[in-house]
Amino acid sequence: MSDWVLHFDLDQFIAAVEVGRRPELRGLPVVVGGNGDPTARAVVATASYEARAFGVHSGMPLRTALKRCPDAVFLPADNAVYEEASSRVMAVLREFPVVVEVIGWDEAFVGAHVDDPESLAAQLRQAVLDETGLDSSVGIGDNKLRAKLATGFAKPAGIFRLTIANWVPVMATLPTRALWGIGSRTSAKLADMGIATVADLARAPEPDLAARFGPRMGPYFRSLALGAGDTTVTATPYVPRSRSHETTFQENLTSRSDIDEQVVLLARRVSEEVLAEGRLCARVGVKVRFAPFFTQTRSMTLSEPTQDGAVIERAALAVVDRFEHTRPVRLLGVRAEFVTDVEPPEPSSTYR
DNA sequence: TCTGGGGTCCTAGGACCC
DNA sequence: TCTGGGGTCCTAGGACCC
Repeated sequence: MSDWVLHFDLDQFIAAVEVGRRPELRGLPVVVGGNGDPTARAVVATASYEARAFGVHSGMPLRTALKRCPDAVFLPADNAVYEEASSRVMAVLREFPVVVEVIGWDEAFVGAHVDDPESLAAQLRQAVLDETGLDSSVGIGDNKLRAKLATGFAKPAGIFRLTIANWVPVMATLPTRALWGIGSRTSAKLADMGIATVADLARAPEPDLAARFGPRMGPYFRSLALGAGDTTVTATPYVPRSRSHETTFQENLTSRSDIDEQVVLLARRVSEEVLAEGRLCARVGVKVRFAPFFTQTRSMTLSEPTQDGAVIERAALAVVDRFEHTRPVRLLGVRAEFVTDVEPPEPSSTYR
């Protein structure tokens, strides 16, 4: 028996949940996002495979999706329902003798010590399908990076194994963008350096990469091209570093009083969660997206960490005051950053 | 095309201190 | 006089992911 990392990923998760509760939608192009109004300022959360055939994909403005697929069924996002479905899926995975590390609503790493990872993958897929009606794909790897990338080759509704044994034949000729952690910006910068493929990046001199991308990111990008990755799968619950809320307004805000009012509402939502989670807020940040689409952030370290909503609210208002308000505002956000390191123990007495 | 919301981590410059 | 080096904290922005 050996150690394997599996990456379990639900297929078109949000659209599949919606079709699950409205069977009459099966086989139709379904687009979920915003409040369901395809003319609103919002983007696609998930499109069903039928809608994807029209060129609709996640992150696309709903108005664009409407143009590409006028006959699609547009549905509002219903996060509570997706969270519930996600919990059911993760519970099914945990019934197996494996370690489950949840990394999103619709995906998890599964650590397992088995002889036949394909057999385990098939059992996971079948169990989730039987108990939730949701289809999925599973990537099998010798680390998290390879398992995650393997899932891309497994979809839809399949299983694929990517390890050191087939890394080069599978990955070498693909663009660097195919790697998990290299997006469009980095791949463009790499292309400027004459690095187009995964193989190019694997043999790029590390000093050149470090000079261009920094002492950590440079070597990290090269390690991705070699297929190196973390092998630890942990069930330890994740401790959030921050909590935030933001809103894009359907009509831009122009008056300062409207802006302050909305900042207060966002700060209160954030404060309630800080309190509910029993965390201490050390820093408050505000994000402003000015028209047409220009984003700035400002933030402030508090004089001392707090759970006091009034303090967080006042800080957010003080921070929003530091922007140059010369343009209409299309988005506002408020973020609370938590105290990160472990609190030192309280001294039993104080000496001076 | 006219661009959500919720997160994480890294980088770089300046302040400040010794 | 016009010049050091290291360390840490704060802040803003960039990039990425789901």
